[in-house]
Amino acid sequence: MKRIADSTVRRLSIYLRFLEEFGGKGLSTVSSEELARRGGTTSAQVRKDLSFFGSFGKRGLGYSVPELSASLRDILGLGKQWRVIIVGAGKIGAALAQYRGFRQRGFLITAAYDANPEKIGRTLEGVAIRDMTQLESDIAAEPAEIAVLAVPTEVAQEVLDRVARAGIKAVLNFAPVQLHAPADVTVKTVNMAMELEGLTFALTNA
Amino acid sequence: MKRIADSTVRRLSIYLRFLEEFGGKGLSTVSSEELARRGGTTSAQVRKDLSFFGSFGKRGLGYSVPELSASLRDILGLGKQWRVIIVGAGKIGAALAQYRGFRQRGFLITAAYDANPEKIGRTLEGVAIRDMTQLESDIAAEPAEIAVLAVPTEVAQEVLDRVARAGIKAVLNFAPVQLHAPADVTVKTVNMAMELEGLTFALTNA
DNA sequence: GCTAGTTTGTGAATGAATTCACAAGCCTCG
DNA sequence: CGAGGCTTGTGAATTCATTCACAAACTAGC
Repeated sequence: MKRIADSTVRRLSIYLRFLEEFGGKGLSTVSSEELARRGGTTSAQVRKDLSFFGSFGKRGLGYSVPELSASLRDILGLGKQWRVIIVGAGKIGAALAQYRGFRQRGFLITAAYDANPEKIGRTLEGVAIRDMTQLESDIAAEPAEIAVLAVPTEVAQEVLDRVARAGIKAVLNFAPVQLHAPADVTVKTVNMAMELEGLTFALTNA
Repeated sequence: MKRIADSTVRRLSIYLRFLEEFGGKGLSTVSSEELARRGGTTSAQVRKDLSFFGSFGKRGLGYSVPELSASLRDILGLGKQWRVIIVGAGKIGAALAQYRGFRQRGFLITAAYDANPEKIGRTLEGVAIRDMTQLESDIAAEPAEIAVLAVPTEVAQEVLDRVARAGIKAVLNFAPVQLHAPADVTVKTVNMAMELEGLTFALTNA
């Protein structure tokens, strides 16, 4: 399969969100122009993005909202339930655990981990907080596909190495640091500090 | 000034983080090769990125860690203190308020807002939570440069419009929705849902 | 069933970002 | 002080992403 750009996948995600909104309003078709306007891009971009995966529209008419929604969910891999573990039960871990979007999109949080003995045994939104030392044996016993890292920057790389060795192939990292992983492990980093600095750069060079 | 790509600014942010780490370890010079390795890019990319802003290295030797740190801080606009308001005192707002990186980098949280009467008057990491209705008058009385939006998706656009009208030119948005702002207002969105879908896409199309 | 009016899908053209490759400059050592 | 060994800074080449532009395909109205 031809390599798909990250930017394309991110836009698909945006389109899907709008399609779901449109579907909720009972609209049955939508044009690339409409999707582009709401998503802050161009209609040609929308059509090009979709064209990588097939032909979903009807010329002269546009796209069927339910059909395109279903196709995008499929392309993005949202058709199945994904099991997620949260590593780090601090404020960020807690905010994530209660985030509704997780469940809505089919993500199931199966476990949370922390190194602090005071937190172990307590629960995070109904999920028991377990001891970090159990990480490997737990994953072996009850696999998960995705690990969310909400740990201090200093230990993020080490924790990534551990979850990768345990067989997890997808990691969402919240530590503001560039992590290095084997080629078969996908890491996405949500780096607030970087975004903030993008803002101060813009403010400074306005 | 020539337009600088977002990707370049994000990398500068990464380089700065490493320089600070290196500085802490007492290292005095660093090569583009070393920065590239740690930042997951190439040495040519590092040099090109820096070249947009000037000439910071010494041929044959590399870059002075303290000098390049200072230059990058300057370029990124981290030389001054920025005042930040947090709109939305839910879990995400709370996680942000306690985030150490804010203060470390010179960001000062001056106020927090919420629409829920139960939260108003309480404090978030030492910052009083105020009523959303005061937003405009507060900003007029005590300006801030940056607004962080940690509000429900449904009201994010409306809140953005309000802070933009109040004169704020930089917004960090945590609602998983594409926002539309006037050209002179910079909006950066941290969209966890999108990153997660990037992961499931990778898992599905591996 | 024909015409007018839309909107898609996609090669080709353009534009942007990254990588290459090498001259120029600096340091060290003998 | 000159030679050897590095590393930067940067045009040129390449790769990647976006935009253009238009034929093909569909609907609706008559």
